Amino acid sequence: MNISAASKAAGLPVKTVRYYADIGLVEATSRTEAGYRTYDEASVRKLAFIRRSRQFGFSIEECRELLGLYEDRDRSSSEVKRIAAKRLTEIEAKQRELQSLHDELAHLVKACRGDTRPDCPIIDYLG
Amino acid sequence: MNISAASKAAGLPVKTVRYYADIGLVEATSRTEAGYRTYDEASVRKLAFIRRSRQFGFSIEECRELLGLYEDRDRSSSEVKRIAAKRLTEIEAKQRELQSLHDELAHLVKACRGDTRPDCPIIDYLG
DNA sequence: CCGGACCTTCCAGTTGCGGTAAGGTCTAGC
DNA sequence: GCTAGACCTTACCGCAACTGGAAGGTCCGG
Repeated sequence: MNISAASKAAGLPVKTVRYYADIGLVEATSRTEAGYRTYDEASVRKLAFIRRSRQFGFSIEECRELLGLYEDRDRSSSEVKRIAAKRLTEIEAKQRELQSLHDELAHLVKACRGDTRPDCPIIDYLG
Repeated sequence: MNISAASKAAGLPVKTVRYYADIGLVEATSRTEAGYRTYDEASVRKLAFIRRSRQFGFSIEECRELLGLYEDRDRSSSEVKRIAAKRLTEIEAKQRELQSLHDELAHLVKACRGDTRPDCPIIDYLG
């Protein structure tokens, strides 16, 4: 499979697949004589694994760890759970942050008349 | 006021104050003969305005617009409201995204025993 | 007059790619 | 056999919004 076939199969842009190879996350299975990257099914599975991990917001380095665990038949699920739980607390922290931003901003937007006059509670709050 | 006094008064790192000057967001009020930036109260107020705007997640370019409106005695509050409402919908979109990520990930983390065995619903889901 | 705490500019690095250029390769059709 | 165009390669720039660090100038207390 050349890189464009692999990228389609994994659901990632070609550029991203090449980038992942460059940083040693998922290397090409081999190269043709002309230097073209080739990918097999196993590599495509790894790429798709990374894609799904990234959708959860795991960083590239976390994806690297997760991929290592994915490939490790002797893994402890506690390792996986630790990484996922960490991400979960990050998400929850972000949710709390967004919630308070949302409440404040929604309040201000609601209080602003939004007409041609300059009076504005949003500006008042920021200034 | 030199830059460190201004940065303390505005609640921003010196580096950031310098950066804002570089990009023409809030320039120093003047320079000493030696080339040191000096800030007056009005500039510090602008810096603090930017700091609070940034806390709401407004981009630098949005902050530039908001600062322009802050400074404009003839502004229409509708302009301010438009920018804030846009940010609000972004926040809401992000909240929905995080909510679904949270629900999925929380479910998986809960289902993972987190012991020394390799069986793991999180890995199963990603793989 | 000296040490240290300021200040200056400029350059590099961060994250995770996307865009684009310059050039090699492969393949279908004539 | 040749050519057009669709691939592929590496390499470098750019993004957002800074942060850190190097090299060098300035200012102030003792």
